[in-house]
Amino acid sequence: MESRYQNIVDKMRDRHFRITPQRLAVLKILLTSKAHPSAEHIYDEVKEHFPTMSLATVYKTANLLKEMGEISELALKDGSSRFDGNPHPHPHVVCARCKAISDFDDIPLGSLTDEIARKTGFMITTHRLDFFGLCPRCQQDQPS
Amino acid sequence: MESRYQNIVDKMRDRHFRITPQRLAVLKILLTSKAHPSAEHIYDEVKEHFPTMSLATVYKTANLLKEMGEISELALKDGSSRFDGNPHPHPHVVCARCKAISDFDDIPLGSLTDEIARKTGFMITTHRLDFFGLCPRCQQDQPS
DNA sequence: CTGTTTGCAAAAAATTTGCATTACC
DNA sequence: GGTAATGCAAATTTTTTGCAAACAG
Repeated sequence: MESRYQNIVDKMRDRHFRITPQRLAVLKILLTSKAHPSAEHIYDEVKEHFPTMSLATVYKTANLLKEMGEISELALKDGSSRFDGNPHPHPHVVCARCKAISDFDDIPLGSLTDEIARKTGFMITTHRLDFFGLCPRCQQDQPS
Repeated sequence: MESRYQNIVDKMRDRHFRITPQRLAVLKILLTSKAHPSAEHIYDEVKEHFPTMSLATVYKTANLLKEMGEISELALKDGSSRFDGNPHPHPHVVCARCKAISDFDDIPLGSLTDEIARKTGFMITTHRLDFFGLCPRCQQDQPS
């Protein structure tokens, strides 16, 4: 059984994208992290072991992986985005205070999607289901 | 039976926010439009009948109404936002090509919300359910 | 009148782009 | 060696902020 990491690297090679250490480092973080990291977070983490890394390369790599359908992006209201190594739609829980984002088990919305496609004429390709609130820690903490 | 418009204006007065023609114009568009307008769109529309209007005032008014809980905001992946005169969570259909956004009847997610709160410890206050795809018109049009 | 709101321009914040240098294949 | 990717800095885009002038209460 091949790892998803290897599988994506193979797809990159197939499409004649070059396999650079920067791309591999970004990919590895995206596949490993459960924190739904921001571009800045990925940048900081890669830079630790790869001092020449630039933020632009993080964005370029993330956009490449997004275009390949291997990761997804989650836009927040403050104008920033978070990345998710799982490209398949699944619900999130987002803390309004500390911005922590957790996964939640997939909830099948297939019949709902069909109904919406039928009623609106849209060709639905994906969806987003996110719950917002306060995480357990932020419920205890004093308001900042 | 009082209109929502009047009700919100009354609430603004109660909180000693000043009732300015700019605020009323922005509010009227938000309550009337079904298009989930951007700040820029609201600005253009108000400016037609109110040439001194500024984009900053649109944002200030929208943020005020959001803080009052009378409207909601929908962040898109391109970093921009769209506003919705309906503050209650309800699903949207978003066209990936022309960015049209349509409402869809509310889908009760109460028991799902409870389950997520129980399993994650989050105190859930709201949610977002959006479907992405191509609207009927963009399915016919040639790719741009 | 008093103090809030407006509207301009500048600032901020996030992301993208241009381009010379680097390095993968 | 040829070409695509990196990394810097500048540009872009969206939204916010500071502040003097305007105006609602």
